[in-house]
Amino acid sequence: MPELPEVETTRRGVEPHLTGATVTDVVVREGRLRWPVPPALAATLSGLPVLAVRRRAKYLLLEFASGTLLVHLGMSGSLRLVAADTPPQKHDHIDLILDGRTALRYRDPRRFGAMLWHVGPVEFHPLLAELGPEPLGDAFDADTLYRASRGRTTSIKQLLMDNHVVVGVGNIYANESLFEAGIRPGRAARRLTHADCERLAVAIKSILARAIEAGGSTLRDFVGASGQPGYFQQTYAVYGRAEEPCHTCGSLIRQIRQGQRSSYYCPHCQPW
DNA sequence: CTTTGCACCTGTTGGC
DNA sequence: TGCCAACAGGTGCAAA
Repeated sequence: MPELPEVETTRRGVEPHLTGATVTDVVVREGRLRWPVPPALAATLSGLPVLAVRRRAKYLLLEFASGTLLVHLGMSGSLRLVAADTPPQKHDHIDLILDGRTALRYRDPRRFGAMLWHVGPVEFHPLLAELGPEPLGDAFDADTLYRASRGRTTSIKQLLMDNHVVVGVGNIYANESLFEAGIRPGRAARRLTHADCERLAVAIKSILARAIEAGGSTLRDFVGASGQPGYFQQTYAVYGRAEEPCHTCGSLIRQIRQGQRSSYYCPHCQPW
C-alpha cells in the first residue's frame, strides 16, 4: 500500500493523537523487520513525550527530546490507534503504548518496513542523508529534474524512482505522472526536453497533492479497531490497467517490465 | 559514478 | 479443491 500519499495520510491521521502524548511502554512481538528493531526500545522511549510527527520521503519521524524514531511502512505496513487492551491480530508486530491507554499499533505482513532509533539530527541518519528533494517542495521543479536527467542513459521512469533525484515517487505514481505528462516510461532520461521536465514536474506535484487530498477526505479509522486504516481506493489512468481502454483516447493500455517492475502506458497519449 | 539485479517476506491470484 | 508459479505498491546493497 504505502506510497507517499498513504504515508502522509497516515502521518496526518496519527499526529494529533501522538503529539503531546507520553510513551509508557513499547511491546515488540516481532522485531525482525528489515533491520532488527532495537531491543532496548521500551527502555529508551518510556517516559518520553512525543514532540512532533514529521515525514521525510516515506519515513515517518517521531521526534522526542533525546532522539527520533524512524518508521517505514515498507510494502505492506500500516499504523493505527487502538485501545491498549485490544488483542493483537496476526502481523501486529509492535505497539507504542501512549499514556498507558492507547496503542499505536504497527502491522506489517511482509516485514519490509523498519523501526529505528536515532540520536542526533535525523537528517544525518544514513538512510536520510543522501535523499533527494521532496516532490511537493520548492526544491523540486522542472529545472532540478532537467539537470538530474542530463547524461542519464536510464529510462525516465527509473530515474523518477531514484531517491537521489526525487523522493516519494513509487511505481504507481511514476506511471501515473508519466501518463499525465504524455511521456513514455521507457524513454531515455537524457532525451527529455526542458518542456518535458516542466510537464512532468507539474504532473508529479499535482497527482501527489490530489492523492493526499483524496486520502484526507476519506481519512477515518486511524482511531478504533474497525477495518483498515483510512486509505482509499484511487482510480488510476494507467496503473494496473493493461489491455483496458485509455479513458482519454480508447487505445489499449500496454504493460512492459522495467527493472523487474511493471510499467503501464497509453501508446497514443504517450507517443514518446 | 551509473546501472542492474537481487534480497528481504507473506499473501493473493490465476492457470492447470 | 489443490498445487504451484508469478506477482505485489519499497529500497538498500552488492556487483558489474
